[in-house]
Amino acid sequence: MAEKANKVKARLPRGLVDRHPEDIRAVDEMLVKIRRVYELYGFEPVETPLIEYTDALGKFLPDQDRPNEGVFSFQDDDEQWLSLRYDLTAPLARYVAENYERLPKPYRSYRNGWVFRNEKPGPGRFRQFMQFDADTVGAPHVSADAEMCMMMADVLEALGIARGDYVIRVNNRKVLDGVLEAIGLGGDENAGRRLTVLRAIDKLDKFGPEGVRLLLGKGRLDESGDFTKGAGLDDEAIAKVLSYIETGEIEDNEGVQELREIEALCAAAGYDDGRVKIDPSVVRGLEYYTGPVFEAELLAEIPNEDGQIVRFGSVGGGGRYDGLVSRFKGAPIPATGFSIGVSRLMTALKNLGKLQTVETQAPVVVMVMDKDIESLGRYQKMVSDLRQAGIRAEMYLGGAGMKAQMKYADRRGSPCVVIQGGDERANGEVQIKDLVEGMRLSEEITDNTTWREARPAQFSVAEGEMIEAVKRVLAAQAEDRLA
RNA sequence: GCGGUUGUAGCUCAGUUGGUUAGAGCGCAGGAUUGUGGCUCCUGAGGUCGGUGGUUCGAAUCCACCCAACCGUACCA
Repeated sequence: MAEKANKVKARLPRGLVDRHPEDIRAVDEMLVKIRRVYELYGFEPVETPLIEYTDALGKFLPDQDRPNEGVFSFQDDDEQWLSLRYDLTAPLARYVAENYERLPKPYRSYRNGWVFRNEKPGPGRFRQFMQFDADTVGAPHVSADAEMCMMMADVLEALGIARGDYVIRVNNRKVLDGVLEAIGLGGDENAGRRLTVLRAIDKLDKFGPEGVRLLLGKGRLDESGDFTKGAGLDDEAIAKVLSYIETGEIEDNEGVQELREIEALCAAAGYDDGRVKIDPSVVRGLEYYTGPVFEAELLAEIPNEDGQIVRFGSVGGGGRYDGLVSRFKGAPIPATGFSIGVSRLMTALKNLGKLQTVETQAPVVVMVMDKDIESLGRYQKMVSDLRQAGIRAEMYLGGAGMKAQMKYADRRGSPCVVIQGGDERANGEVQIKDLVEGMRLSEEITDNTTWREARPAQFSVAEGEMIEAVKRVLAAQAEDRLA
């Protein structure tokens, strides 16, 4: 035993969570459903490791040989920098580039896994979370992008989100670039201000048009008194940007043309019923997107843990990244894909009450009445027989007496327990106690002696009939649950 | 990163102008009941008062710094 003073404090690092049985089972169910949709669309699974060379992720600080903050990094024994992946797209680009000759083109793949971000955590934002991505590499035409949007809609519906409770919003970076050029922010020298403007546009659903106006101009003071510096545009430029994000109107260019094609393709497949919608305020990702970008947003009113209705926002998104694979290869390789935030989506489904909580039958507990090795062997045999019959079962493995064993079974949520002490053994019988029924009967009994002696919901069967008897109890309980 | 609020038992919280040994409810463990989960009663375990340093005869209480959580904001590949 550790001395009190030397005791190690048990603590979970911030921004990380332990996952409990219900969550694990629920997420597994979600993954199955998402996978089914991707498979249906013809995508193939692939898996890459959690660790990549930092330069493959493209995350070095400018003018430094140290990786960017925001990524968890460490040095190998040959001094090379390694990092935990922060998304699933950069590793895919590395994989495709490395195996380019072997893969069919276009290469269509999906994968899910943990990604890591070394940032300040917040509500619903963790330093480790799960994404589930699908990508098409080697498809230059927007039909690949349109397919992504439609597939994203199908995934949300497969997860039980009703049509109308979500929307896939689509925009095009080329359109935004056109707007920026129109207000004189073209060229490399304006890269910084372009970002500020894009960020401001991205805030439309959060702060509304007035908030965006402030951010495009001098800046905005938030509720805590903190000031956010704006883009410093003049009134004319601000008016142009606001007019664009409110009406979506802009002079024709390549981006507008592409959006029209996506719209037509989605309409042809019937997805123009509100599932997929063009939205000029979608910005998404600032670095590598080169064309269409899309975002899956939940529209349903979702209560949080405190019962307040909150705007949940984006649960997934993606877009075209024509430059990402090319980074590894000389030739340009067009690609598009999207990513679902599984952890976030699970929280939303949970709060919506739409999370399929898989009813897992708790194990039948075989009690240990006698602790000699021969008796233990008999209990072990009973457990084994139950398992052979496909019934979840376990022998009590703790050191406590019968009372505690009953409590244990109760707390586990066991449907019933199997009891065989000396008397039952002598008669070749076992006692089976239905814990659910017993609990119900207990409400009518206030006197403890009666409660103990009446042995409610408990019956005796011959050893050979144990399995059948347990099955009958389980069946009766299942029927009750449905009623 | 910036601004604000909050840190006392596993949980929810009391704790007097700074004053003996820091409390309650719930939960947990044991017993009443050597073989029966509930109810009731009894008993018990569990605390670096978020941390460190300072002021003081004396600090959970006052001061400084740090850490963490929450809210807003920034950033978010």
